Amino acid sequence: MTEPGPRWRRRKEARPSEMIEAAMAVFAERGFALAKLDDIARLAGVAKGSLYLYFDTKEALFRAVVAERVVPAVGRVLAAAQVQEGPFAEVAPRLLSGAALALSQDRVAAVARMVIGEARTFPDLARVWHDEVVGPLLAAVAARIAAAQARGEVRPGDPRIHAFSLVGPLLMATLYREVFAGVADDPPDLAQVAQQHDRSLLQGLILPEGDVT
Amino acid sequence: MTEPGPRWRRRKEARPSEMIEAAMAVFAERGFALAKLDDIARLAGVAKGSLYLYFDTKEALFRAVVAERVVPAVGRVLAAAQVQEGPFAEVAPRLLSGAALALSQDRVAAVARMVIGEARTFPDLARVWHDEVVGPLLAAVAARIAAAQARGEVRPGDPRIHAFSLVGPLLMATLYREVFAGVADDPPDLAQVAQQHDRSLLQGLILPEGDVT
DNA sequence: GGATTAAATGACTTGAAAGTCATTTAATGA
DNA sequence: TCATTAAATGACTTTCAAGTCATTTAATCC
Repeated sequence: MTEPGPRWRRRKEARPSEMIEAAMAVFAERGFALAKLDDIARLAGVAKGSLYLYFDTKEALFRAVVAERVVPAVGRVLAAAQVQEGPFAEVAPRLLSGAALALSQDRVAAVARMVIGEARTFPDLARVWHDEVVGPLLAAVAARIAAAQARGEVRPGDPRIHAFSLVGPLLMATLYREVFAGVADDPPDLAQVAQQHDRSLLQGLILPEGDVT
Repeated sequence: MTEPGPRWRRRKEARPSEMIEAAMAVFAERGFALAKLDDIARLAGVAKGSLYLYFDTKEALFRAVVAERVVPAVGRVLAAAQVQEGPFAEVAPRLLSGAALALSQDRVAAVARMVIGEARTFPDLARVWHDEVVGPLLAAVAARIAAAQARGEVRPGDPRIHAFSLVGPLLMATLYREVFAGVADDPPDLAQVAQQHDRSLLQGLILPEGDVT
């Protein structure tokens, strides 16, 4: 019944990251357009007005989410990919299972779904996502593929399209899980998709006549 | 300056499909949440109130778009896929290039992007899309793959995951084009992705030692 | 041609959420 | 301890779009 402490505290340093955390959760759940700042504020434990002390607009808040949470997460995957050495047949599965893991964690998949949905209405968003996330990732994968081609390990062809061949199915499975959560009864397991696709793509889906591998 | 004809005409039969056409354009452009019924009405050449003579809510209008425009388009691809006979190595490329064509046409890709973005906030939407579009498509492709496996043409493994392997890269390329239109300078060509991926997946990305194919 | 029907209109109501700001109050420091 | 600063509040204003409905008028039918 009594109020033991002060009604609120001044925490200039801690607020922004708490707000970003809350915003990420609400954006991921509802999408940008339908996310309510009141909900974000409540989740962050502040009043709506306080959000405006740190972020000018709803869009600025979203940009902060991408910059502070998504870009670093992608950066970690990227860094891991850069380090990968050895023959492509060994690098590819590690890349794929690493990506599968990254997509399972955090809310990266949910934010990705959101960006896909709202990129057209918020072009700035699309640019950030392209420049900071998708572009570097694709470039890194394509570079590995090109190197493997130069060594004669990988079939000729546009390395960027080969990169699509490699990661496309994983993206599809991720989006399937995101979009049809609660609708489809049998969501694909990302790790299983990564593993089976790796084998299919690298070795070929078609079996040589009479082969029983 | 003068008004030659009547201010409007009664066209009970023609209105719904015109409204659906306009709605598809606006939804594809702006996404569901940000699409304005005023804009849809203007594009359809009617007043906003007239929309409500034929559709109860904005969501009902979207459902009509899916039912009248998207499902038939998908149905045509499906029908083509059902007919496909012969060895899998011949069926697959036709399936892929057919899908590439379908995804290029109309605004199917834009609507797909929209559904991905807003499925979580409009669960009914996700269910329709799953039951009417993605489910049947995946099932048809998986069935062909399973048949090929039974004939010993295709590597063992979950046929649904093989279906992801087959069409995932095409979906990725499509979404890339949709999301980064106007941002990326080098959108992937769907037909090229379909062709190169088909060859890579079926024959294998890794070259046998000393092979120069 | 006049009466009747219902397609179509568009001004209006309603509700919701982004953004504002005068006020409150926790923290600081002289 | 008390004056000062600025973090935080939350009621308020503003804006915008979905949905309504009394009115208008094109079409139909006797």
